[in-house]
Amino acid sequence: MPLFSYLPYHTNHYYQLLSPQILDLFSQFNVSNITLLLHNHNHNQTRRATSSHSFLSASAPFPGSRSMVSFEDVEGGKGCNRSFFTAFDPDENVEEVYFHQPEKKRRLSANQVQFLEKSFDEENKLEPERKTKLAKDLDLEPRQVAIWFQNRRARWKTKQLEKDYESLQATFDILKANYDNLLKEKEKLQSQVATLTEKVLVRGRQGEDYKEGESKRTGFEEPLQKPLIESVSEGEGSKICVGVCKQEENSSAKSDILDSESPHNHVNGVHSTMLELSDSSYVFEADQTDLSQDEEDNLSKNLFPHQPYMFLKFEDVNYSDHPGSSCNFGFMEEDHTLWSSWSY
DNA sequence: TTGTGTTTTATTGCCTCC
DNA sequence: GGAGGCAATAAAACACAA
Repeated sequence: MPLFSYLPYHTNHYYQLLSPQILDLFSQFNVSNITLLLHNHNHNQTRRATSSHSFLSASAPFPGSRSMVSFEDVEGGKGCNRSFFTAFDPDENVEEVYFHQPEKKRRLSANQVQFLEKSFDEENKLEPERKTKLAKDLDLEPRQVAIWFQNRRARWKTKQLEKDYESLQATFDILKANYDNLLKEKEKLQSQVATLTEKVLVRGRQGEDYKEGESKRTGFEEPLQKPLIESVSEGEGSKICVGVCKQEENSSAKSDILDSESPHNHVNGVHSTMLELSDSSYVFEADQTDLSQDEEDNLSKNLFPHQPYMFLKFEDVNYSDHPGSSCNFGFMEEDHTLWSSWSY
């Protein structure tokens, strides 16, 4: 009954084996009852042998039934730190002491690595036939080739994960920048809305005073003829869009203003065409093809102050990407109430 | 030379497939 | 149950600064 039927090929176990405690343990037994079986070869069966001893007779590195450890230095290294252990030859019933040197882990040569890399590039999985051939060509154990491919796949996976992470990070950065820009734009527009609202209220109050004064003076009530909004302060480098909209009599501004999906917008009863002022600005020009002569006359007469038109300026509103699409000039849906407040 | 961090080679345990 | 893959890990080999 073997005390140790298997000790794995692992340097750490060599150290354990050679420790004084282990040797003491040996001395406590009749050495002839100990069969020490170690198998030092880079072979897959080594680890499988943990539960199977069949490999011992079949693939022992030395002839005969003697079980022993080969601590051959693959580098042909000089002897140092020599260590020993005992083994039992069941045939000769002789205990022997072997002096050996732990095998050093050797690195593959540059040529071997280059060859393996090339093979890995072709196919990162290793079929048995290819493994055998590579091992033969490179003078390696098939197990070593398999391990090299396994470790190489692990490295490749790590690199791939890093690449994926960098790619996702770049995408995130772009999206974040876009989001921040939109946020700033929104704040700017909100500020403009506030300014416009304030001006509307002021003009509304002035209009009331004006109407009161006129009715006192003439005895008639006339509609307010001054432009409701003439200008809005322009920031540096801002892009300006001027809208000229005819105020149709008895019409009230609706929230569907400028809602047409065509560049030809029907603005308060007047068909308008968007003229590109710059790459990002448009002006509404009356599309007179749909107008009667009277309407054209009215339009030409009533373009400027004291006529029922509104001049609107919008800053930093870039619709160049969607020139023909529905456009509310920066006002959110809920802001359409503002338009209603401009009718008079 | 030595300490320390990184890379490479190899082991181990677990899992899946046939 | 054997073969092979993978993740985690150990340990040797290597690189490099102090």
